[in-house]
Amino acid sequence: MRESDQQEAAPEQPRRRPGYKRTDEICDGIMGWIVEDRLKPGDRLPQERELMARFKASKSTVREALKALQTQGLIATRTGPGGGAFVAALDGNRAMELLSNYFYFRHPTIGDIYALRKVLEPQMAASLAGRLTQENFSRLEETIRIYDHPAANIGEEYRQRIAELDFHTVLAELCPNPILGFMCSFLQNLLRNLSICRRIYDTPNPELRESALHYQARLIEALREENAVRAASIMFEHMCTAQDYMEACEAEIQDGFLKFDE
Amino acid sequence: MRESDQQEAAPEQPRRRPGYKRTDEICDGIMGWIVEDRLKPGDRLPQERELMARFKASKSTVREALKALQTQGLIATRTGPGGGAFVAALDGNRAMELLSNYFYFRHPTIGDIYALRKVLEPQMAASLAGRLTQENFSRLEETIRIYDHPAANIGEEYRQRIAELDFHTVLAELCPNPILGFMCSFLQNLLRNLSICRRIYDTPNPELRESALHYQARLIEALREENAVRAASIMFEHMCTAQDYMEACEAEIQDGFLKFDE
DNA sequence: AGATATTTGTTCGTATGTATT
DNA sequence: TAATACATACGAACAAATATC
Repeated sequence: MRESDQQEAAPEQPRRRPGYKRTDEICDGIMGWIVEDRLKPGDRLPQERELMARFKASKSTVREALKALQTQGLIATRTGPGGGAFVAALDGNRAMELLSNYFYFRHPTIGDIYALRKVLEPQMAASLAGRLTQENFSRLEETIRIYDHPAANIGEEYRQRIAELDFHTVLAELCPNPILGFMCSFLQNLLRNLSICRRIYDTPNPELRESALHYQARLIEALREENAVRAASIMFEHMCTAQDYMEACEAEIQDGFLKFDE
Repeated sequence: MRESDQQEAAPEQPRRRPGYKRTDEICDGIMGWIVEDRLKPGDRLPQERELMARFKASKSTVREALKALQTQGLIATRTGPGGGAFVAALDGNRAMELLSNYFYFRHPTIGDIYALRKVLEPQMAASLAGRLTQENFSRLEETIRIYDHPAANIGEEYRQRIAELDFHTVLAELCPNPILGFMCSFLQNLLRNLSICRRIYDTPNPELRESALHYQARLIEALREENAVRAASIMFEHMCTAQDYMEACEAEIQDGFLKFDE
């Protein structure tokens, strides 16, 4: 009774394997359409009613499958007439959210992050030489202006640290190598969200700000000169000193915690 | 930050906004529990029945929310007595699948991939010096044995190319820096799955095999000597020559396609 | 080993919210 | 404004998986 009555004389039959998981079958089926038919973002997918018919599944099951695809950023849905499910391109921010979950239980250290930033950010900076428009430079300088002065309070202090990271994110978004750009942005995001980093950013650290400001101003200069080698070496130094500061703060904070730990 | 000021007082009032999106509310709620209560992999979550009651939502809605969390690898579910939803740790393979979607419409080139491999793989190799057990070495040599001889046919040819990548994946899994290990594995995965690469791997290329074999044997030697610097430099050379071969093949294949393109 | 209880997975029918025309 | 087409939400019942006795 496993291989039940699926001989409806219908042409296409998903075969209804006993180890069922209808939802996953529907997911795989729709993903198959996307790759085989070379569907592109914005292309329509069949509506729920038709999916129910094609997969011989109930509304709830079809909806669970669509929800899974939506969660992965592969489709987007709209209500109303002309609505339905459409192919979508997973955007960078969503991709980083999904990837962040992988590191949620793996606790990368500041050393882990900077080991990568030290090699990736210089290469990213170098790849930008000769590719920035006047508008891009304006945006960078606008970002720098947020932390070109000492912070008046802790709140501003924190916002300045985030803005320093934003500076790098602006660069990463302009990187012609999409993988390199993504990885740089992702590391920046880790720094923004890691709890140890948040604690560091919450404590005043005037040297960190001045150091960043100095390197980033020089970096803009090198990029204006379209000097890739110099941009890379400035960025490398910047990452090295930033790592030193961060790890010093980390040690200090963890020392403090030892006293209060039970 | 969500405004999830759930007044956990006596009257449970999820606020029930008319603008539906109940599913997302439930997702956010459960994710909130995971982070606020510091839940760890394996910890139980309430069962469907109780979730329905807590969120005052129907079974289908709760299930869609659970499906979304499951898709992200944050929970796993089991049927039967004692079953239910459990917190899970997103595993590496699933994380790579999710991230792959980001690059599905962004078409990284072989140059993009190797620009990163050239800096990441050497660092990864260096981090392994003095950390490998006899068992690890055995596994590496076992992998190499798959391609230590010329392939008899196209099928074996392809499997050899995949095994060459597997060699690097074995190393990446042992990398003490989880981010570095993940990124190396991910780049290897991209090479495995990119259609241009599959075409390259499907064509005979004896030089590529011999070159890889040579470098990897020397790499094992350096790792046995626990010589990090030498391991890194061998890996760097390996990546450079591999890139040259791959890009030469890429150009050849694309030349061939130009003739058949309309 | 087999029956049973428990829990997720699936189905169907219906009602409601939302955007287009 | 009303009609329409679509996703979203609800609830009861059924099917399948699995731990326990």
